[in-house]
Amino acid sequence: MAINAPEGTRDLLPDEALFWSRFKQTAAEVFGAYGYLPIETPIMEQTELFVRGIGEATDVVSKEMFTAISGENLRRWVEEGKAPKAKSRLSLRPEGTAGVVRAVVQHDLVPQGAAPAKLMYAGPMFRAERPQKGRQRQFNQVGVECLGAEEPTIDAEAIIMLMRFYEKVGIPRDSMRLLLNSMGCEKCRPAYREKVRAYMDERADELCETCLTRAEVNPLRAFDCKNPQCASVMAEAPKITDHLCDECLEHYGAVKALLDGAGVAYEEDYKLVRGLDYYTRTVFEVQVDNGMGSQNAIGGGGRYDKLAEEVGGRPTPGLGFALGFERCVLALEAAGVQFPRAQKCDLFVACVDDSVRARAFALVQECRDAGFATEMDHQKRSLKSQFKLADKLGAARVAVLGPDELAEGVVTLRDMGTHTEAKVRLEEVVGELGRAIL
RNA sequence: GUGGGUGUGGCCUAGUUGGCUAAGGCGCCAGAUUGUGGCUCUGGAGAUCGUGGGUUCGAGUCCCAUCAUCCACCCCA
Repeated sequence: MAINAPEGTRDLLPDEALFWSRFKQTAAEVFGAYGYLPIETPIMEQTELFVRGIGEATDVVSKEMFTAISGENLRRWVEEGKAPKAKSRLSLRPEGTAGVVRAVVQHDLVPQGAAPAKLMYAGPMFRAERPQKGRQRQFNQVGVECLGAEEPTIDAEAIIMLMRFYEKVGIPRDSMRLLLNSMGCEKCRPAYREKVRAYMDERADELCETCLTRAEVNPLRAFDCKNPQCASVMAEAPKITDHLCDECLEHYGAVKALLDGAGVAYEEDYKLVRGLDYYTRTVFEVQVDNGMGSQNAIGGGGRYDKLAEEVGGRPTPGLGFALGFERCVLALEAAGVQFPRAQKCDLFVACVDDSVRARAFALVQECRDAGFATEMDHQKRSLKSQFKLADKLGAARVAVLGPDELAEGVVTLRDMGTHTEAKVRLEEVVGELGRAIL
C-alpha cells in the first residue's frame, strides 16, 4: 500500500517549489525596500503562547491547532496519569505573528525609545481544519511584523507595500479588493461590543444559532455570518466606525488619508472583523473573487497594540499582515498568469558514441564550474534522442562531441535557436559560452 | 466537527440496462537508411479499474464497509 502525503498537505513539485522561492525572494526585495529584515522563528512554540496571544476563544486556537506533548510529559501522562502542564505542550504554529512577537520580547528587539523593529518571515503554518479549495492543513505564508510604533504611517506603508508586492508577483490590481476597517482600542471597543450584544439580544429571534452563541462569546464575529437573514439584521447593527474614541477615529482617518495620498484604492467595510483576538484599530484584508472558491482572502492583517503585553512583554504597539502563497497561486492561475519555466540549461553536451563520454563528462564539469547550467545524457541514448532531450531541457546550445571532433580537439557547437553550427576548440567552449551570454 | 461529490496506466478522461484479451488523448520510449532537436507518421512499454468484503454463471459497472481526495458549512492566509 503506497503511502501518500497527510490529509491537507501538498508537495510543491519543482515548478511550484521554484515559484515559491521566487515568491519569497520578491517579498524580500519589496519589503526590504521598506526596511523589513528577515527573521526565522521555530515552527513549533509552547502552546501557551498561542493560547495567550491569539486568544483561547478563537477557532484557530480552540480547535485548529496541532498540539503535541513532549516525550517526558507523555510518559508521565501514560504511567502516572498526570495530565501534562500546558506550559510543556508544544503546538505547530497556526500563524506567524505570535512567534515573532515572542522573539521580539525575548530578545528585547525594541528597547525603550528605539526605532521600530521591522521583521518579515516566510514559511509553513499548520491548522487542523477540514481541507478545501484554498485551505490546507499545512500552507505557506509570507508575513511582516512591525513592533514599537503606533503611528498611522506604519499602517499605511504596510498596506501600500502589500499591494505593491501583489502587483510585483503578477496579480492584476483590478482583480483584488482591499478592505479596510478599524476595530477600535481597549478604551472604545468594550463599550461598542456591549452595544452590539444588546442589539443582538433585541433581535435574537431573527438570528441563527451560531450567531446567538457569538452574541455571548464574541458578538463582533456575527458581522461576517453568511446567513442572509443574519446579514440583514447585522446591517442595521451599530457600526464600529460610529463608536470609535477620538484617538482611534483620528488614527483611522490618518491611515485613510495616507492611502488616498498614495493612490491606493480601498473599500471601507464595517463588517470586516478578523478572527484573531489580538487586533486593535486598523484591520485590512485583500480579497480576490476569481478562482478562489469560498476562501477568497489572499492576505490580511492589522494592528495589535496589546499583544506584546499578552505574551509578557512591556507595552509595545505592533502591526503586521500575512499572505497565503497557495491562495496567491490560485489567484494567479485564475488571472491566466503563466509560471516561469523551471528549466534552465545553457549547454547540452551530446556524445556521438561511447568513446568520447569521458571527455564529454570532463567538458560538462568545466562548464558547470564556470557557472553554466550544463547537462549531458547518462543513459547512452542515441544522438537523436540526446537532441530531443536537449530540446526538452530547453538547452540554448548543444555541443556535439564525436570521434571526429575529438581527433581535432574541437566540438560542434549548435545554437538551438538559430540552428547554426560552428566548430569550437574544446578549451574555448567555456569562453564561447561566456561571449554568447553577452 | 457536520454535509455532499468523486476515486480507471505518470496526467486527463471513455466505459452504454453488469457479459468476450478495459478504450482514447497527453506524456514516456523506440523507429522513419548513413553522427542532430522542436512538426508529422509508425510502433512500443505501462492499469491487480483506491482497498476489503458481498450479490451474481459473470462486476470497472450493483450493495456494504473502509481509506483517500475534492467541494461546502465553519473559520481563516
